[in-house]
Amino acid sequence: MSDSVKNKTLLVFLGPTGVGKTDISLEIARYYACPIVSSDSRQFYRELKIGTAAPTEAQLSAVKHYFIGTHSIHDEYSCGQYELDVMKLLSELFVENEVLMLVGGSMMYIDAVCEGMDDIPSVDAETREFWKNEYAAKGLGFIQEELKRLDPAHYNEVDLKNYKRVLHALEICSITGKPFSDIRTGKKKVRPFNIVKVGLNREREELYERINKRVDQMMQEGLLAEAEQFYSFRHLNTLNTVGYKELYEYMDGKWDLDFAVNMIRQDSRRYAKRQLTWFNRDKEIVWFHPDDKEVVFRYLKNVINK
RNA sequence: GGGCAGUUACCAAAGUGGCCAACUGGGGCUGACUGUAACUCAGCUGUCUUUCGACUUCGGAGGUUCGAAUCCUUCACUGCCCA
Repeated sequence: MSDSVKNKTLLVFLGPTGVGKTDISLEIARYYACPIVSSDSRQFYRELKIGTAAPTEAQLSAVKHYFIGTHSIHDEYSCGQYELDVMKLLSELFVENEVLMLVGGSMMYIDAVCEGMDDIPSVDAETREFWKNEYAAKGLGFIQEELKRLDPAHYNEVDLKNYKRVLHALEICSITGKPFSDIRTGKKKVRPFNIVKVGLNREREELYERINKRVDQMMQEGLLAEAEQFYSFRHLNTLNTVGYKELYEYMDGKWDLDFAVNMIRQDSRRYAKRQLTWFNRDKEIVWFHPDDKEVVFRYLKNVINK
C-alpha cells in the first residue's frame, strides 16, 4: 500500500452479537458516504442469512457492503486469507475514500485486519485428517506428547487441554518441518492508515434480552427451514455455528425444538460474553452505547481529520 | 381425616453422626485464545479475606451428642395413595 493513504481512516465498529452494530454503522456509513467492510466471519456465507442476522437487501442497497455473502459454506476460508483479502480491498477503496468502515464482531478477524497475523501456511486436507485421526485414536495425551517432541517451546505455551490449539500446532509442524513457535512472531503489523476502534456495548441484561428476542425473531423468519436446507452438510465447520448447530441436534432427534431454540439463545449469550472478554483486552477501543448516536458522531468528528 | 414420601446453595441433585461450606450436573460469572475462531479450552460460583484462615448455612423451632445436613420431638409446607 502506498503512502498516499496515510491520512485515511478505518473506522472499526465492533461489539458483541446483537448489540446493534448494523443500525448505527449504516447511519455512519451514509454520513461519511463510505462502504462497509464486514468483519463478521459468518455473514461471509451467502447461505446463512437468517441465522447470522445478515444485513437485509434494503440495507445492502443503501450502503455498499463487502464480505457479505461472498463465500459459500463449502468454501475453505480462514482468518489469514481474510487479512490478505481485506488489505487488498482496503488499498483499492482508500484511493476513492477518506474513511472506510469495518463492521463486525469476529474478534480474530478484526485483529487480523488491525494488527496482522504471521504468515502461517494453510493446512492441507491430508495433514488435517492425519492429526485428527491420531487424536481420535490415541487421545489428547498422545498429541500433547507429539507436540512436546516436535515443538517443546510451544508445548510450554499452549493451552494443552485445548485440543484444537494442539492439533493446529502439530499441523503446522508437519507441513513446514519446523516448530510452529519458529513461525509465530507475535509482532503487530503497522498499517498505513489510521485505525479508530469504536466499541458498542450495553448493560449485560439489556444485551441478553435483545439476543433472546432476536432468536425468536429468527425463528419467525424461518431459521428452521434455512438450517434444514443444509442439514446434509451439518458436519461442515461453517455450519458449526450458533443458530444452526442447535437446530441440527433437534433434527437429529436429540433435542426437542423448544430446547434447541433455548440453546440458541444460551449459546448466543455465551458467544457475546466471549467477544466481550476478547475486546476488553484491547485498550484502543473506545466504548459507546449504540443508542447514543450523537455521542458517537461527535467522537468521530473529533477523531477523523476533517 | 388416615397412610407414605419428601423439604440441601440460583436450579436440579448427592450426602444419612466427625474426612462437609457440603459430590455432581445445569445455569451464572471471570478468563485464555495467531488461520476450520459464532471454534475450542480453563478457573470461580455461602459470606469476609490476597493467602492462611475466620464466620454463617442444609424448611422452622427445640432436643440428644464431645461433635448433627445426617439421630429424636414438634411445627410448617409439598407430592402421592386411601377416605
